[in-house]
Amino acid sequence: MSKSLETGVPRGRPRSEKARRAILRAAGELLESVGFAAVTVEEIAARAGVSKATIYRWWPNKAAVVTDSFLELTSPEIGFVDTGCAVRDLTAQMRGLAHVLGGRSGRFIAALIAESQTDPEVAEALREHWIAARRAETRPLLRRGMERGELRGDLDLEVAIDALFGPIYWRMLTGYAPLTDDFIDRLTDHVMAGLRVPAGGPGIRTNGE
Amino acid sequence: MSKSLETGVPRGRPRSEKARRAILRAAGELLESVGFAAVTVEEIAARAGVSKATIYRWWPNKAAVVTDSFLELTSPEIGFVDTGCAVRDLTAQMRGLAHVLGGRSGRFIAALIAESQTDPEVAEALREHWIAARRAETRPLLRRGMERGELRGDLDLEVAIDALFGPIYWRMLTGYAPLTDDFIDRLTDHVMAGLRVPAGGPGIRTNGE
Amino acid sequence: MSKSLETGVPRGRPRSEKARRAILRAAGELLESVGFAAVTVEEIAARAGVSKATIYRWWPNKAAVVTDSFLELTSPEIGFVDTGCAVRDLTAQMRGLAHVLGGRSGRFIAALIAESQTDPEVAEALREHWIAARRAETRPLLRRGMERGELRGDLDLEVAIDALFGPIYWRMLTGYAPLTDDFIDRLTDHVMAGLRVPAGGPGIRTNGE
Amino acid sequence: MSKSLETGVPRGRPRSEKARRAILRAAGELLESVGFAAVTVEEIAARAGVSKATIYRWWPNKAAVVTDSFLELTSPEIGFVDTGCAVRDLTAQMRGLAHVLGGRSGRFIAALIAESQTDPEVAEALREHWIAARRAETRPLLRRGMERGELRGDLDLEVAIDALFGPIYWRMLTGYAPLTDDFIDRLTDHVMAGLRVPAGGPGIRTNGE
DNA sequence: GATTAATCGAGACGGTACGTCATGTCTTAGC
DNA sequence: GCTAAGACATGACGTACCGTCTCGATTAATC
Repeated sequence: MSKSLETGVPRGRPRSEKARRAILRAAGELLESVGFAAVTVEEIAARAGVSKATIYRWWPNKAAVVTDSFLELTSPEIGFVDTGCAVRDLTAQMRGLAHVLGGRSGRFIAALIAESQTDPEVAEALREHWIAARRAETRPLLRRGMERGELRGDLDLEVAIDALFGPIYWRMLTGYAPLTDDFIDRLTDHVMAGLRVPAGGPGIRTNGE
Repeated sequence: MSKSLETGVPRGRPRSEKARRAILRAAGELLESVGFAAVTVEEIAARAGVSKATIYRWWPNKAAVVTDSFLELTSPEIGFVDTGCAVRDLTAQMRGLAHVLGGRSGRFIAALIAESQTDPEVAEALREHWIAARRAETRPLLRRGMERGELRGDLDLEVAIDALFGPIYWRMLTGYAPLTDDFIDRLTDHVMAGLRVPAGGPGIRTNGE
Repeated sequence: MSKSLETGVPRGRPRSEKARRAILRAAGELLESVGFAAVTVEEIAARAGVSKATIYRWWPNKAAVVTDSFLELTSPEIGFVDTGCAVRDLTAQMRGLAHVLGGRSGRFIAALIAESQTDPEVAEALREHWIAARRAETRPLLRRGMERGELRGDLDLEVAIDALFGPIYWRMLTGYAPLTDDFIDRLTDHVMAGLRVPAGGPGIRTNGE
Repeated sequence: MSKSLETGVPRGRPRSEKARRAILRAAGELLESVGFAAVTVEEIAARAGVSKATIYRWWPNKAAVVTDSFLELTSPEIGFVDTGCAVRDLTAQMRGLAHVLGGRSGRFIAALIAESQTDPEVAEALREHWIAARRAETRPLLRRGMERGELRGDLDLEVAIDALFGPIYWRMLTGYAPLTDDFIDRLTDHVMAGLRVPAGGPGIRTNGE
């Protein structure tokens, strides 16, 4: 998001890496403590011991700094695991996400999603660096499940990911109900098994309840 | 000191209903065209041919006006239908929502969700007047499906609703992928049937494990 | 210099006379104490207990406020007198000016002259409200002197005024030499010896040296 | 630490005379075209194809560069002439000055006078290099006139110079009236009539007193 | 019909943050 | 040791909204 002139040989005084880091750290702290709307470039500059001009030299506006700050601070978070059971692995991943969203990153992401409704660059950054990354972590699990025969062979991976993770983000954003482990478990259960009475084997449930 | 002493009969010039409507309409138009952050009370007043004081006399701040504007303009519910098939009815409802979210109300709701991340009153209004209303429309469908044996008898209604509708909102908010009818159909299919290979039916797992 | 819409009936909250005066007083104090270049709108606002917006609502920029401040504070200053002797009256007026220029108004006027080199509006205000006013005070004295036969009958009033007062301003601006009473006296003497009808009767010096 | 240790042989890359000239030329052009206040070091550097650091290495601030630029470009003195008539010579000199002040140097000098109200160094440079030089050109003319008996023997040279030239600068600075040749002639006439030994022609005061 | 009281429009007010700009200092690499 | 390039801290600029506040003018219901 920050500028880069790509001019072969760099001329002049090089950009201060120290300042850059101080700015991103300050922006992150502020976002966390007061929320996006209340973050101020003036305050970021003050906290980072940096001039406003330096911030505006490298980022076009507040949203860009804050977004960069987020991307900088949230890289390798939710790991893979392979317990041999896709459902268990997916549940673990979903719990992991719910946990992250419940913590400091949650406020961060909620704020960015909010901002992304107005600012296309934030939206793009969010999609590219957060959403795409998370989805990329889930696809292998689903594929593995399909290969092993745990999951339906005709799955649409993207739709499946939406079905599993969409509800989690939705709850975070609306606060309609809490993001408890119990919720995650029920969600996994419902989506994995399906809401419908299984079409499956004749005789199994044909006789009603 | 209170605006209305509740003495039965109001005295003085009554509130201008015309002004009220003009304000809400102007707020709605603005929100739609420029997004929440860019809406200004000054502009609402100008468009509505109304003074700022009149706005602030009746609403505490920008968010309240815009929220009211939304509530005023989104009474028309997405009706029920009962075709006898719960899945079909739910799909219809989901398609209906997707259609609404794709239109002007979509921008409206997205803006309010964004604002609600910061403003608890907007969050509350949104939950109460939009989210609760939508969920209330879905519950009977699910119950009917359970009673008829189309849907699992042990459904957690709230989780089911999240599973069905959460992904739709999530896509709208992130723009990760479009809200097409095809997506709705696949989503319904995946959630209704479940992602997992059914425990039941013979033949499906012919190769054993 | 400040705005005036001249819209017959005034609407809305009337301009705060108190704020206006506080601004002009603050601007004047500042100009006096730190000089034009160091005057800051921010500081004027702070001193006057007024918001910057209020200043910019009524004046287009710093120069305008300071100029207005000057005009406000320097109206009726150097009086007329008629002692019966034009030379004496003019000398008194010149001493008066020299005295004023040596005091707080001197810094003020020097600053405005400086600013007027760049800002045409300041130049105009200065010409209209200071220079024209001063010249208007001198013309009657010169005319009186002409009528009484103390001064040459073919005087060009404007040139005479320039000849008498130009050197005073010039010394103030360059600081080349001090504005003492002695200087004024010598200046009057030198210039008057020419403005005055020559004492020399015919024959007095006709024969040269 | 001092820039030149005076150790006889200078070490390192010598100062670029080309850069120096380019800077002064650029400064002069800028001052002329936009006025002192609008001149920026940044722009000087850009025009001169020079870095800001180079400017600040050799001049303490903007005023110094501009002043130097002026001094560099205004060496060509306004020569003397001796026609045998002091009045004629002085008039020629005054016309010469008026002409100079009406041209590019006029803007230059006006800008420096303006700046000198705030910056003592500019004031000093102006006095030393411009004002003193001009006065030095006039004194011999006045002395010659006194010796020849054209001018009063008791002249105060400094006051006389102020009386002759002060009005010219004053008109230039205020723009109260134009610096025409006609003005110069009338000014000379008015002031000379007093500086000069009265011709005391017969008939002038025919009516006696 | 006059009085009363709350509304309305207009728009000025103190504040706060914005994003821009110029200053004068500094840091680097290259000549 | 000088140079060009350009990043840096500082601090004022002028703008835009915020939410509050006076005004004089409306507008009904009550007297």
